[in-house]
Amino acid sequence: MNNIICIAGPTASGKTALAVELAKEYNGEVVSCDSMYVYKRMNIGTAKPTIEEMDGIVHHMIDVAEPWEDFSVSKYCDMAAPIVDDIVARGKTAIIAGGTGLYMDNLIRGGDFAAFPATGIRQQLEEKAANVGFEAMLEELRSVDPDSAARLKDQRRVIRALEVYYETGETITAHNLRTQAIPPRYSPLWLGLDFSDRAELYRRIDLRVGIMLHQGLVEEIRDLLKSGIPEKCTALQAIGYKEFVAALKGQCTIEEAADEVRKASRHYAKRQLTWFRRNKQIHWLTRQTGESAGEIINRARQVVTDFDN
RNA sequence: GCCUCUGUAGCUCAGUAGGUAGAGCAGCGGACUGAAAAUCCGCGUGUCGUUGGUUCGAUUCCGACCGGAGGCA
Repeated sequence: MNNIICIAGPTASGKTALAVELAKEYNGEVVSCDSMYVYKRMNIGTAKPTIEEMDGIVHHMIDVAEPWEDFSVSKYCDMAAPIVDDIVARGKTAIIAGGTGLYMDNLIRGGDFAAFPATGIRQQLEEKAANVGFEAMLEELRSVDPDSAARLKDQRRVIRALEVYYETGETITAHNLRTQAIPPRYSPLWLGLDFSDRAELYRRIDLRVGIMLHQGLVEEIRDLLKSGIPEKCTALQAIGYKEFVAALKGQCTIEEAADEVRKASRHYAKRQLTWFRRNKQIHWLTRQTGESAGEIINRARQVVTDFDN
């Protein structure tokens, strides 16, 4: 029996339900791998599983940060890896489920991240970028790390690459090569959820947004703002939050915001699929039109069984 | 019934002083290693409403017809 199972897939594809079913079947605990489930008091808009949905299964990495905190991949891995180790040590199955590909890949791969000391270099680079512009920053990177300069095309990553170099003396290219050479820390069974008809996924997303509103998403956001959370913090950049924050400020109507949320969620689902498609270890459970959730769970069981033999 | 405007990509619309057309959004593909629900890159053929006419050539000009909007009666 493989003791670690990863469940990947886009938003609204049914990861939560599948994780719980497999946990029941294989004596498992769920380790959430979702960059927004970590925040407390953000429940409706993140579609965080409810107590009922968890159905008695232990879930980890949910509600582990305050919404105003700066969370990150490395924090996630630092917290989640010991939990996975512990689950396995207790003879149970760790079911890592979620849609944040960056977090999931790094949790599985292990290895460290380039240093990120609070020396203020990042801030300096950001200020500089605001003054001299993207091209100049790219030129600066080109002079120290031509490989990443040729590869990167957005400012955020160019700044990060420069930061790593100035902080550590090692280029991010060298760092990546070095860390990718070490063998992954886990060898999970990978499952992926997708739909043969993309439109069906989008319909589920649309439906889910409507349900969120019905459940009181706007109230949830109002409470978050009332508690003094700065509206530009990372947590409130989440889809389903930033749009309604704008509506609450009178910049658009609730209906317009809801349309934006549906649109942003579709785009997001697409990006998730792009990320996960690259992972050739994933056993895709592609749901055909008319196929039920139960049938997908049966197919997942089959994959797990085949994998063990 | 008459008059005016209008019909171009899935949607909203540009445009061609006649040489078969292009933006935004949607959609699709991709990147990604300490913000990732973030950030960034790439992809535009469609009976130019239908049908006659003029023309070497019509989506473009003219007529008729069929939709749509408004106005007058």
